Amino acid sequence: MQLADKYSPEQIEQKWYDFWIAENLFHSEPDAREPYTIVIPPPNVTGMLHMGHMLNNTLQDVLVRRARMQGKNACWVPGTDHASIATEAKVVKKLAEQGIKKSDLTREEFLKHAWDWTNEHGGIILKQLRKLGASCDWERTAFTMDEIRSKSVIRVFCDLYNKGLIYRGLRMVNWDPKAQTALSNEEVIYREEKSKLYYLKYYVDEAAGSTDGEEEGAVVLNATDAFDPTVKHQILHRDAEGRRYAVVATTRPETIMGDTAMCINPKDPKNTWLKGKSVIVPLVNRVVPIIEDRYVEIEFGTGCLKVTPAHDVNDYMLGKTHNLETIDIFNADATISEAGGMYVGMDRMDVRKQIVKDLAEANLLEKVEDYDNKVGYSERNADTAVEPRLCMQWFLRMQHFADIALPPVMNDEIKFHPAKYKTTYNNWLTNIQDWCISRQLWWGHRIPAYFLPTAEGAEEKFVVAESREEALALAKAIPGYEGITAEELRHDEDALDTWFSSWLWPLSLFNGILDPDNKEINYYYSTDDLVTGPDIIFFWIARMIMAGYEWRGAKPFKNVYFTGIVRDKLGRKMSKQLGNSPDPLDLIAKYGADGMRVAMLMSTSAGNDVMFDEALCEQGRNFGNKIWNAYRLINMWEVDTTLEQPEAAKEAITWFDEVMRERIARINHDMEQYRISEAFTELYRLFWDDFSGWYLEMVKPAYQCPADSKTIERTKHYFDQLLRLLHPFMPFITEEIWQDLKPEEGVKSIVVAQQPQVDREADTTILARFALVEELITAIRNVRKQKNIAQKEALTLNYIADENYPAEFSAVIAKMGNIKAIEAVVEKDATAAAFIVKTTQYFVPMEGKIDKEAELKKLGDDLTYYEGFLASVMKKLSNERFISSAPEKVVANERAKQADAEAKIAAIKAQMEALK
RNA sequence: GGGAGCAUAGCUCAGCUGGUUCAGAGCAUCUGCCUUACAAGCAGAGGGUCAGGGGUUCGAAUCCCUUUGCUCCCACCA
Repeated sequence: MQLADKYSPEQIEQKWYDFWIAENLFHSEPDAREPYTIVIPPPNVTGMLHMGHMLNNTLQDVLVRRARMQGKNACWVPGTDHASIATEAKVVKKLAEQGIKKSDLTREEFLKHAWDWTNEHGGIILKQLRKLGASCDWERTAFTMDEIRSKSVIRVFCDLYNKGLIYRGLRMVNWDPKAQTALSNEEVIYREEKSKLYYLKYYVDEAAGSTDGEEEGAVVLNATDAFDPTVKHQILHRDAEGRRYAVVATTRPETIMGDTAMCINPKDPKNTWLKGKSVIVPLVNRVVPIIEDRYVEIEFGTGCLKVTPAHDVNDYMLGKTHNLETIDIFNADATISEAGGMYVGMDRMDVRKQIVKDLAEANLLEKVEDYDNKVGYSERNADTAVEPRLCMQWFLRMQHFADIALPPVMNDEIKFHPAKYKTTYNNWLTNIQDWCISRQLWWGHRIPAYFLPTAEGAEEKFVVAESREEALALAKAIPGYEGITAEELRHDEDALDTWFSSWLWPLSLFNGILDPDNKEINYYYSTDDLVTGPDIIFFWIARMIMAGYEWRGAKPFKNVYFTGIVRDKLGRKMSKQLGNSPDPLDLIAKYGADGMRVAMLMSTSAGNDVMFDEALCEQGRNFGNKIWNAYRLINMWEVDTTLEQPEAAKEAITWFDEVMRERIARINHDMEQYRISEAFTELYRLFWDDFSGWYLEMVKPAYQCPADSKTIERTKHYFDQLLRLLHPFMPFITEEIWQDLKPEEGVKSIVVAQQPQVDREADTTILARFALVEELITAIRNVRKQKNIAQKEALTLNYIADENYPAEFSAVIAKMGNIKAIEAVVEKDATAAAFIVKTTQYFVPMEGKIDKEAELKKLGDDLTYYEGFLASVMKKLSNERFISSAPEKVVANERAKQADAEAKIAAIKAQMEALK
């Protein structure tokens, strides 16, 4: 075949991907082989491929392809996630653009829109993955909201409810007033913000001018006095009429309608006079008690805290401890509710502005300070501040799950790569909180709870069942509800948290929830490797481990490989706003999928971020080109079967056999340790430097000369092996060449070819001897360069024989150095360019081209270095404690270094002698 | 506030159980080559006080302490 001199990925990638699909090479069915399974971290169904996906899926594909080539039954299951909040937000936004409000639609109408959207945009991301070469078993493509996965979720919910692990409770949740949904703590992003701290006056509920509770020496501040919060004695305030008041600092004056107490620290000397009293909430005029709790920071503000149990998480805890009333003053959209009594219907932010004015007017505002505050925002609606809100929610008790999920990670039954994330995992699981699993969304799995009609104000009654029919049966069994009809059951409106389906992924993909003893789950589960980011350890990884043990009694995966975040070369996170995120498909078009994959592989080690630079793609493309051209070279060799195998080729093969043994072992070792980047780098250098740079040059026949069949055969064998090693990393180019090389009858694709095996350990003596050859060749090249001698001008090489002269490679030395004669000599040649490799002295006759002074200087420098080196070795060896405590091997090694250095020094001195 | 991690060449990073000439690789830079596989290439070269300080050890980039700088996670002082 005639090959172009540049490799063009675009022409071949689609062809081979289509071929792999047509030949069904990625499809897996249970059989007698050992399974190797990966489940994909499901991308959002309507998402687009970004650089993070490239990294993550490149790594998974490397693992899967390699396993497949190791004779395992490899199965990589793809799928997508319904991503309830993100997808619903997108649909709401799209509808809004068409002038449709979600609140105007019925649930069914909205879901129709959502499904239309999903069907239209869904799965694009999976198609994009094919461009990368991902060898997923597409026949198994799943969706978290398809039938099996949906039923699994509902079944699991009912199971947990029946086990008593699910409960319903009023909880302070992070409320997104725009999406009108509860968010988990993990979905709230805190941002530093410039805001104000408002100091409000809370008058004491008593007769004017009272001194009740004041100590001797109390500092009385008037409204105009400066206030120092660090004062260690009592402080109280009086207005012009002599009425006493306390000052409360707050960032949220609009919540005072919900105040049901004021709290002080019992140890706060400033505020002891307030103990046991009541105060009047400004403007609202409600009398609330002063409670004492050590939660209050004495140093903050005035040491007085207003307590609003309905609208602050900490206040809620205080309210529970001190049995306070809870007044919820907000509607779901964060406007003031009837219960607020004032500003009803106004938005919280508008109320803040207004109430500050009103407070000032009523002379109830002491002062306003600038304040740096952290405000929680919704991960999905970046401009929407989260409102703490009390809601009836569904919760999953987590202690049980923490107990079953912690040990297997800590004792390495499930291995984390890198292991440092075990600590993170441990921290979370040992301080676990119950999981709020309900979301006020429509797009998702609807909670299978059905409420029974109850009298106004009575406690709610509900049943949990997989279907309305079953729910009805359960309801009828409740005394007083015998005659209930299906229509009277009110299905819970809320959907489940997306992660409540994701945590089942390794189980539900093989239908292990609905049909726990089926052939597939029994075969593929536990899966082998999970590749994902450390940011979802809690959301996903921990919970999959919990689910795996809960429903199957076995780990969901054996290894977790953590990827880092893909950043730009300046170290910034890639984001749409910054516009620093290249489109991966553009990069693939420009550099080829293999080039793209190499870029990802070159720059990542487990758990570390990737500083992405387009130059890496270029490097990847260049490597593809290098492979291509190496193949072009051997492809154009003519065979002459009558030809004897040249000596140089024999020697090269002797050496390269050992190189392959050593490198393959190293690559295998790296891969076993999940050092994927290192394994690839190893391979890169093996191909580029050792194979192309040295081996091919050593066996290459002269221009337009034929080659002998033994050498060609062996070279093609190496090439085949290298392609197999490279295939998991660079699937397309390796297939293209492999198909042309056709090294193995009956194997239709390199995809299913076997990885090379190592028959024995490499002979390190041969490798060490050849290292001397490389050094010698380099030295000869340096002589040429220094003396300006062209490569094609043949030279003579003389040497003084000793045990470090690699005589067994003399043909290679002659060929690589373009040496016409190699001769052992006894006399030094003062007119020759001289150098030393290890201890062997070499001379290249130069006939007067020698600069004696320069040579002497160079030798002198070398002498100084080696004498210093010898001195440091001798220092060690003369240290008795070193001799007695260091292992024998190390001491022996120092002795060897001593001998080498002495020989080297002798050689240098001899050469200097010869020059003079 | 709690926890974890990082700091090695201009850049991105290896350096695994402390010990081989251990101070490395790739990229970038510089020099010389358009040598018939490859200029997307070849042959060479320069470049680091292993963040600072202290300790343990016969021996430290590696282990311990400490200072400095950076990153991430968790918590969320109104």
